Amino acid sequence: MTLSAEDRRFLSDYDPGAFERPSVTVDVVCLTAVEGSLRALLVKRAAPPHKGRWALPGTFVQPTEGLDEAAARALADKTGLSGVFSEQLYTFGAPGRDPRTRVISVAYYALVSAEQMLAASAGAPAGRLLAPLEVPWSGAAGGPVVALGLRGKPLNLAFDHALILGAAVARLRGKLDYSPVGFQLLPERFSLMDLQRVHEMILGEPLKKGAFRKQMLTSGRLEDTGQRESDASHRPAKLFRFAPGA
Amino acid sequence: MTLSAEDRRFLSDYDPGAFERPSVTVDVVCLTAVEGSLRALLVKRAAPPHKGRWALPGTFVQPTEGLDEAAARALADKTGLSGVFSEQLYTFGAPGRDPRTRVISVAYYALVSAEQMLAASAGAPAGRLLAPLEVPWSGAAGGPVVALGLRGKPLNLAFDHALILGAAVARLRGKLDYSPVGFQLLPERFSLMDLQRVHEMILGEPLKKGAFRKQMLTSGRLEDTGQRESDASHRPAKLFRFAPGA
DNA sequence: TTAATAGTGTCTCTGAGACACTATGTG
DNA sequence: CACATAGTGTCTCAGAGACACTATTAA
Repeated sequence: MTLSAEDRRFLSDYDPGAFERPSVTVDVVCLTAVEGSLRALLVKRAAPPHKGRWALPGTFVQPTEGLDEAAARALADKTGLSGVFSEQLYTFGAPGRDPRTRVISVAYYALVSAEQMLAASAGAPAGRLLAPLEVPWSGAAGGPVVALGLRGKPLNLAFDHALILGAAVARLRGKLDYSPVGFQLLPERFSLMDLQRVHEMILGEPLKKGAFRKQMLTSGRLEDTGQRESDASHRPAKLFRFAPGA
Repeated sequence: MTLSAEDRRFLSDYDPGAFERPSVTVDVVCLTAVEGSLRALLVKRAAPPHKGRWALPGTFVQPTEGLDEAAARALADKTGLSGVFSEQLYTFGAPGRDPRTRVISVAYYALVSAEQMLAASAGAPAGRLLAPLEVPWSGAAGGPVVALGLRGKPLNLAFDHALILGAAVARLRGKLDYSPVGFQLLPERFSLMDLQRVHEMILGEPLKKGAFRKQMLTSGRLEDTGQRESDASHRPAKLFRFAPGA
């Protein structure tokens, strides 16, 4: 972007502190599919406000980094994971959503396979939780989502984070059938049943086997690896791979 | 959201100026459909940076207002319009997108009928333009969009605003067939041909009449008003209304 | 009558869904 | 063999699309 001589003169006098400015954070909804349920990574707040409550991992945006970059950093700080699928979700900026001061949060969501997630949690310090989600609405209606604690008890999340979780689930449901988001929650090789279970977790409803297989196989997004399951006590399933060409 | 005693103690000592904070603006893509083309409202920048260039109407977010509210205010300031359909689009925050300082912009798009737009432009001061858009990609691929000036010359927009326009067009195309966005660009009563022309402008490609009519009439989103066109030199078309029930 | 656009009817073809069937591994 | 899950074949039905036809106004 070229600047005029006038622009340069103006900039040399510009005082960025002249207007009151909000704080800007990114918050990341890191989703994974484990043990039959869709789960989100939460961290226990170690400092006020809402100290001790569960919240989405997040961070303040640094002056020299982009938003995507800040989201990746927030995720890496909590999990060590990088190169993960991640996308901007929505920006939450209601005055009063943070009791400290005006905080505008650019929310992201990230999709991680169970393997990656478990590896990252290996020597996990306390204060992190993979909370199963309970979605009290169907379709892409939207609204807050309930995260469950260790004994299945609903958690009272910090800030408006239940709403951000809801936006992530709604987005995921919306993108499921025209975009390859489902594969992001699976390891490189997977069976069609694995894929179906992931879709069912996301949508929160059972799907018909025949129809699902036909859809997936004709979508052109699957590539047969030639391999099969090895540890089954029944007919082993073919293993597929996501075909990036489509 | 309840606060603990510890939170209250913490907040009384909190210094919001301790971290460097970006500026936050909203920019609004105000779209309308006039004379066969999809157009966006642009304003001529009266001050540096990029003084004299065309840009999207925008404003800094005030400490006490929500983001939606700020977007509505930015639009009202430039057009006098209120109560217009408007939705958050995407947040643009690349460092360096504004030469002044770090500026994060929450982009919105708004849809306005030609009538509303022309009424608002009635005693329009100079420095505003309804620029036709030229979309150099098909489908929802995305990328920058070219806005055309008075003699059809491509404009060199300020900041990353060509990219924001592109995001708005991509979103609109994506939502067109599962959401009532098309109606927002039309007056209260309209013919099916009017609606088809709007869809064609948005998609940038011609549609088949038969299929389009069937789709719309079976969608349940149209209500027959019982009225017909009055000023046509041929068979007058039925006038429909958007049925909010669906 | 013609011109011009509104609006309809019909045909075909594809794709979704239901559902029952066959295949192939383990114990 | 039984059992469990993988994977296929077939039928029906609804909807998309192509396209030609009829309808209704003004001039």
